[in-house]
Amino acid sequence: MPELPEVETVVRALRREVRGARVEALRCHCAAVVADREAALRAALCEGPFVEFTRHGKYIFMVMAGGSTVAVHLRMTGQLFLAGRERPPDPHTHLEILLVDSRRKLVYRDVRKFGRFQVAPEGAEGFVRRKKLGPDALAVTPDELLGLFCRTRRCTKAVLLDQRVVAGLGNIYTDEALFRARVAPLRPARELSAREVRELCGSIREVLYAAIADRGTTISDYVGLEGTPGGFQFSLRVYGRQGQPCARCGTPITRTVAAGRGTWYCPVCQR
DNA sequence: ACTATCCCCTGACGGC
DNA sequence: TGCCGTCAGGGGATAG
Repeated sequence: MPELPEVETVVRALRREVRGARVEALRCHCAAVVADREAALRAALCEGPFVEFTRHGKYIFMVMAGGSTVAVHLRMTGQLFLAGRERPPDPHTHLEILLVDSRRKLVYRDVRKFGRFQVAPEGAEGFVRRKKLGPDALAVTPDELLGLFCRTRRCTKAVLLDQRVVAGLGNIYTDEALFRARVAPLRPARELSAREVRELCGSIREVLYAAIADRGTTISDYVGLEGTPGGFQFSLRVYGRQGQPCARCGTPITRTVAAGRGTWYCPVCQR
C-alpha cells in the first residue's frame, strides 16, 4: 500500500521522466477512479505540459502549465507507471495518459479501484487546506505532534494514522516508527512524555528516509514509475512479522488490532 | 468537537 | 475440486 516513501519515489521519477511532457490524449476505462467528470480531467491534463510534480502526505499533485492541478491518490493498490504505447490495457488498467512526442504512456492500474484522480481547482495548497491535512510527515515538528497528542484520548497509533494530525503515514510506517521509538501502539497518545514525542518524531523521519532510499516497500502491489518494486520490505522490523524475534531483544513480535488495523510490535521493547 | 463504525472493491485464504 | 464466507485497508460518510 503506497504511503509517503512510495509516493515520494513516484513523484521524484515523474519529475525526472515526465516534467515538460505534453498530454496527447486521455483514455479512461473506468469512471470510478475519476472523481470528476472525465471531460474535466481531460481538459485539465490536456491544457498544457506538466510543469511540476509535488506531494503532500500520500497525495501526488500534477501541476499543469495552464494553471490546473490534478490530485492523485493511489490508496491501497494503485499503480502509476510508464509503459510503451503498444502495451495493451489489462482488466485492471483504468487510465492511460498518452504523452506527445513519446512512445510512452502514463498508466494508472488499480485492482481495488480505491484510488482517485481529482481536479483541484484551488491548487495544491488549497486542496491540502480543504482536506484538512496535517503537516507532511517529513516536515512535522515535535511541538506540532505534542500539541495534538495532549488533546486526544486516542491511542498513539490511531493518532499517527490520522492524516489531519500528520500526513503520509500508513499502517506499515506507523508500526515501524513506533518500534524505533520504543513506544507501544496502544499507549494513549496523551501519556507520552515530551521526550518520547521528540524521539517518535525523529523515528518517523528516519524510517521514511530509509524507505525512500530503498525506493519504498512492496508487500503486494506497489511499483515505482518504471514498474519495478521497492526494496524496503526486507528491512521491516515489525510489520507483518508476527512470531518472529524482535531485532533488539529476541522476544517474538506480537500482532494486535489498533484503530481497526493489524498492528505489530515488540511487547518487551515497546512501552 | 470527538470518536467509532461502516462502506467501497477484489484477491487471497480457510473451511467443508 | 469447488463453493462460500471472511478478511485486508485509506479515507469519506455517517452515526452516536
